[in-house]
Amino acid sequence: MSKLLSDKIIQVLLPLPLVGVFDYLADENLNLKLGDFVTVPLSGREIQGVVWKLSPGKKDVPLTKLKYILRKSELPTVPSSLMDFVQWVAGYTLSPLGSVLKMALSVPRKFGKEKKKIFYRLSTDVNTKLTTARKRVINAAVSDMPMAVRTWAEQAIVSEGVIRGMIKAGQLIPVKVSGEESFLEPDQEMPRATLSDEQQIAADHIIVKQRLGTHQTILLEGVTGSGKTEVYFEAIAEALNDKSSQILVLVPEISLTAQWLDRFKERFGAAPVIWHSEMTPAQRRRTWWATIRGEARVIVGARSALFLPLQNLKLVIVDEEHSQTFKQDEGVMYHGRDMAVVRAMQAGCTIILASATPSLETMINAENSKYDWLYLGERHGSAELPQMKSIDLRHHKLKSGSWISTPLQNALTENFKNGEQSLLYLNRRGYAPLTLCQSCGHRMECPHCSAWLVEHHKWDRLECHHCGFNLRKPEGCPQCEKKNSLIACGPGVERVAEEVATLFPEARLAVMSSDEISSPSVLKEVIESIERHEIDFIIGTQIVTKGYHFPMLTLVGVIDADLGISGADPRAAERTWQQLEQVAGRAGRAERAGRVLFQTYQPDHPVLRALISGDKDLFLEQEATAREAQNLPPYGKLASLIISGPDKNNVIIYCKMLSRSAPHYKDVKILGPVAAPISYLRGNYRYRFLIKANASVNIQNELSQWLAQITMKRGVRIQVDIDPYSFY
DNA sequence: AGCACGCCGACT
DNA sequence: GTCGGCGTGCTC
Repeated sequence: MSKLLSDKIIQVLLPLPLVGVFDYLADENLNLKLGDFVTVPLSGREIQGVVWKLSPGKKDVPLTKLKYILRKSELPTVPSSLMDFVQWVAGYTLSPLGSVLKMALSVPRKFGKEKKKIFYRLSTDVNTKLTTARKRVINAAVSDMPMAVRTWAEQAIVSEGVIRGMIKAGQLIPVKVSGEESFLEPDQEMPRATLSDEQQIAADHIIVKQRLGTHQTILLEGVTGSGKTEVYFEAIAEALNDKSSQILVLVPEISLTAQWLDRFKERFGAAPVIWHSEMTPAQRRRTWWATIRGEARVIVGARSALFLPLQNLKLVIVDEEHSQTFKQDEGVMYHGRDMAVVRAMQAGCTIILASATPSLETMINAENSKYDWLYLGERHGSAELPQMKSIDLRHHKLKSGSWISTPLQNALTENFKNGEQSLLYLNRRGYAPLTLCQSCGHRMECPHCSAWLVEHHKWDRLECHHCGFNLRKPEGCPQCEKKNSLIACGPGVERVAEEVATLFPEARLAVMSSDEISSPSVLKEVIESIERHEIDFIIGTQIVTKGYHFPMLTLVGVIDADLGISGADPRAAERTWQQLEQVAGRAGRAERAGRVLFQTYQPDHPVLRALISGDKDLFLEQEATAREAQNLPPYGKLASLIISGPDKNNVIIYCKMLSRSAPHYKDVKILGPVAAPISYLRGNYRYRFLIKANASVNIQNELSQWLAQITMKRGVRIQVDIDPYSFY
């Protein structure tokens, strides 16, 4: 092919971790538009990309290098709002544009053409006498939605033969459907639960705001059990009134939201469309198509759902907005909540941030009137907020090998006698966090990380929680070879469960940790058995802080309220407070009053004082003051630079190089390099810089200028994390 | 991310 | 003498 003057040079973005956008020649006849999917040659292979600009890029690529776009795909074009969003996220996180695009395309790459399928819907006149099997099929119908033969058979629990018979008899009418089976439409007119006055006022306020049709952020703060969900369901109902609207709900972990999905179904008569990274390719395809065609009305998903090709976004909800799981700290390191605000801003729609324990960032934005602030202070129905108390472990000393103090034990006994449920919270998986040789003091450590190996009785192994390395617990000490000298130090949930089992041999226990809860179905089972009151004691990690509702749960015991309160993380205190407040909120959610006991060595710590007095405002004020004084987020900006590699010397040399070329900007402080708290991880040595800047500084600009001067070095990796949330 | 090019160990 | 290990570098 000769390169004709009539051929245009355009930019195609490829879903690869390449920094730039590539120029290609385009045949005029292709009639390319922005956002078109195209197939292009790239170093001998063919690859799908997206038409990003209809003009050549800045860098003048020699004409000889340019290749032709091979073909245009039949896929619908990428909505321009998604292109804008991808561009924005790449710029903000300093990630290669192609890496961000990849998140948006993880699905359609292998789409090819939509397959035409024949589905069947119920005929309007099937009044003739029917067999029982055929009646079941009629009853399985969901309005007049067409379904595949197999789906009909599954829904009605009949054989496919029955279905085929009905097709023959004209009772089922064939419908040509392009591509995937559609989703049920949620119905906003369904009867809904009556809202309390407080809820109604909040819902009305949101709806008024929605009707303005402009972008705004609303913080919906409500104590645990106050019914935030019902309030934002009303906002969803309002948005659904626009028949082409789409609504995005972000949740921290979709696999843990079965109860939420049930409530949604009850309110809207249909399940929402779900999106998360563990779905099968077929499920993803179905959701992606339903989204780009605008058929998916309400999409509930993990943070990655932000990158779905939404056509007409009218409302965004971020549930549990304080949750740190919204921050991705690998690859493109973005914060789902913050990016959700951007997505809503670009779409010009309302976004609701909901939480019982909002993040300080959000609180301050609300205080400064950047966000609207709605507050629900009453628990729904007759439930009252639980009584909270500290148990000072300096006075109530723990016996060796025991983690439950006498006052807590007494409370558990009393509760058990009353036939009520108790929850013990310890955010630590496994049996014991440290295994130590009594004889020589050797600690069992991970060979690939600077971290202790955690003993897990369940698997009968010692495991590294950072890289997954594990081994059988050795008979003797690997260092001094003394037999039976290895002892478990400290508690994990398994060990606390063991102690409870010893104290209450006749009680029924459930351990809730990611080790036990291997799948949503297991979780559902456990939750249901708790609801049926087949469990007396729940011993759980973080998992139990999610919004479960157990009416018979009246006592929460926190085994170690001090855990995670200190450390390099500027948000440590805030996070501890949020977790403890959330776990405390599990107590007494129905008629029965709840109480919460915190075991602690520092009952005067602001976090505990805030929990017990219930004066979280004072605590957050103190936190805010401290952050402001240190110019930490949200007052100042923070970024972290992790330099890592398998050769410690190379890493250090590289760090020195970076240090030498570090710019001396006004209002920017570069701290480091220092060995990262986990200085060795998965076989890599790690050093860290922290960049602190005033709020007015464009930290991305300054960072990229700095890093542009440095040539990459083999075997050394450099990761930029804007607004870091993890500090290991 | 692929894939090719490119220099050093165990095999037909 | 070759096959092949994955280190480094490029892709419009």
